[in-house]
Amino acid sequence: MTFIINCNIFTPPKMGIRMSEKRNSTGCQICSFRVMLFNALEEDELYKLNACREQFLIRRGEVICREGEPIESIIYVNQGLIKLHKRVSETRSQIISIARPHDFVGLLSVFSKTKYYYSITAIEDSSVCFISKECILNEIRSNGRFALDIITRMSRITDDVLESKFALSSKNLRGRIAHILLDFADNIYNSNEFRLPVSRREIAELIDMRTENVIRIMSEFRKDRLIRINGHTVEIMNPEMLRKISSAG
Amino acid sequence: MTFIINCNIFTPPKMGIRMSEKRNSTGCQICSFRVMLFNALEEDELYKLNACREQFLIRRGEVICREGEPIESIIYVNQGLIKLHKRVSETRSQIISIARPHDFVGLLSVFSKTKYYYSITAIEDSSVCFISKECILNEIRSNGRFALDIITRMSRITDDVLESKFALSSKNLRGRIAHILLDFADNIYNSNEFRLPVSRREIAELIDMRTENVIRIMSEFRKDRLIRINGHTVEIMNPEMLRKISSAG
DNA sequence: CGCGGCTTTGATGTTCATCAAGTAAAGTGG
DNA sequence: CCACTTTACTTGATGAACATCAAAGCCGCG
Repeated sequence: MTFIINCNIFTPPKMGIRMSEKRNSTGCQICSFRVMLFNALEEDELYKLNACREQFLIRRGEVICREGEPIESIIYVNQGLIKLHKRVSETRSQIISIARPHDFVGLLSVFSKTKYYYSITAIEDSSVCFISKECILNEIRSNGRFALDIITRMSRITDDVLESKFALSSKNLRGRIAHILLDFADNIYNSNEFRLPVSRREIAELIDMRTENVIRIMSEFRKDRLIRINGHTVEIMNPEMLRKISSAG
Repeated sequence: MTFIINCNIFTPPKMGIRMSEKRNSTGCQICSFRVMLFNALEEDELYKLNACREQFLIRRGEVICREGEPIESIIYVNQGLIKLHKRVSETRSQIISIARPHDFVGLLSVFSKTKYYYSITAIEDSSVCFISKECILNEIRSNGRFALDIITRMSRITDDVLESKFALSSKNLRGRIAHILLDFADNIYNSNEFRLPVSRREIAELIDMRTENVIRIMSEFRKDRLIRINGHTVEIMNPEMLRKISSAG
């Protein structure tokens, strides 16, 4: 394994530290994700890329960047989970999306914006690479295949985000909860039993409903024996039924 | 003027004709929009691009392509208005977005999808160019500046769509109507008086509400002397108040 | 221990979708 | 061109879905 972070090096979260630790992993050339990542790049180009990259460990709860700060890099998620969120009023936030390993954060904004319009926070201990904007721009200009890679990836991200938002907006509350639970199980944890990385309130912010209703409906699902809940641990007992509820929504 | 369609050549809409007329305008090299469009291309490259381009006139109501059809081109809107829409059930559709002059349609999907997941229909008499996918791909591969142009444009489109969807989803119905009216006035017609190019029902599909409520709220606005309505003609009388309602939403 | 944040449940109110029914406008066929 | 049909528009009444408010238990943390 090339990634140090795959070992159990995390210490318990400690607040107040803005950016946990800078790590030098062994580099992009032998990054285990390389095949999904920059396969258009030759050895020497990867070497260049590696030079404008910084890897960090971020602890759960730490803010990676804030709304309004300049975008200087794109962020590649190696490990963990990261939320993109935005204040919409004094008392309320919205979660725009949750990024997981292999995702780029900021890929959509970096070329058209100079400032983030969302904040970025780790919701699990995470490992990320910052890759400088300039570096990416240069590479796009000089390497057509790389450009096409980036474009394809942007395109997929957009489609995913839009489709999931459209799907959600047409569902009722029960459908949304069913959808999000299945999403965690199927796409993030690949298991019917997992620890919810987010609070009830954050779920509400993610799928546009109120905390109370998240709780209410999850309790309903528990009573109906569709799921088991123990604090933040969730086990999906009847995925078929949840799927029905989600698509009926 | 380089564009034939700027003259009044449109005949009244006639249903049943799938694709109105093919037109050879004078070409990309002297297209009046060139400056906004492909300014990364040299003369000879524009010449190539021009060769894989077809220009069409589309009449109001005509379907340009349907959900599920293969994506073979991107569509550039020269003139008119075009809606991207999707069936969500037997009886209901959603409008994903409305494209206007200078917009590319399909730019977001062409690189990650092989089929359209939406249909495209003209809501005003329009002039569009189809530019073949292969042509664009080749150009991206061989011209880094062009690639960057495309990327920047994709990025802007995405941001716009996402931001407007987010804005809408957090507004109440009055806020949404106010928002969409201002959008037409400010961003499409640049005038406080305009002819709504869409039916009440289409407005509903665009901002996710019911036809009856679109009507009800527009009538409210009329009674409150915020707008004047005469059929499809709308005049915004009190834009400041509408802006308040939109952002309060 | 006590404070603040997260969770939970119940009661209440608002917003909005749905249903129904009628009018106006626009397309269609004789 | 007129009668007919369909589609768009409009208003009111009703009910369901969901937000909001209130109150209390729980838990971690200083």
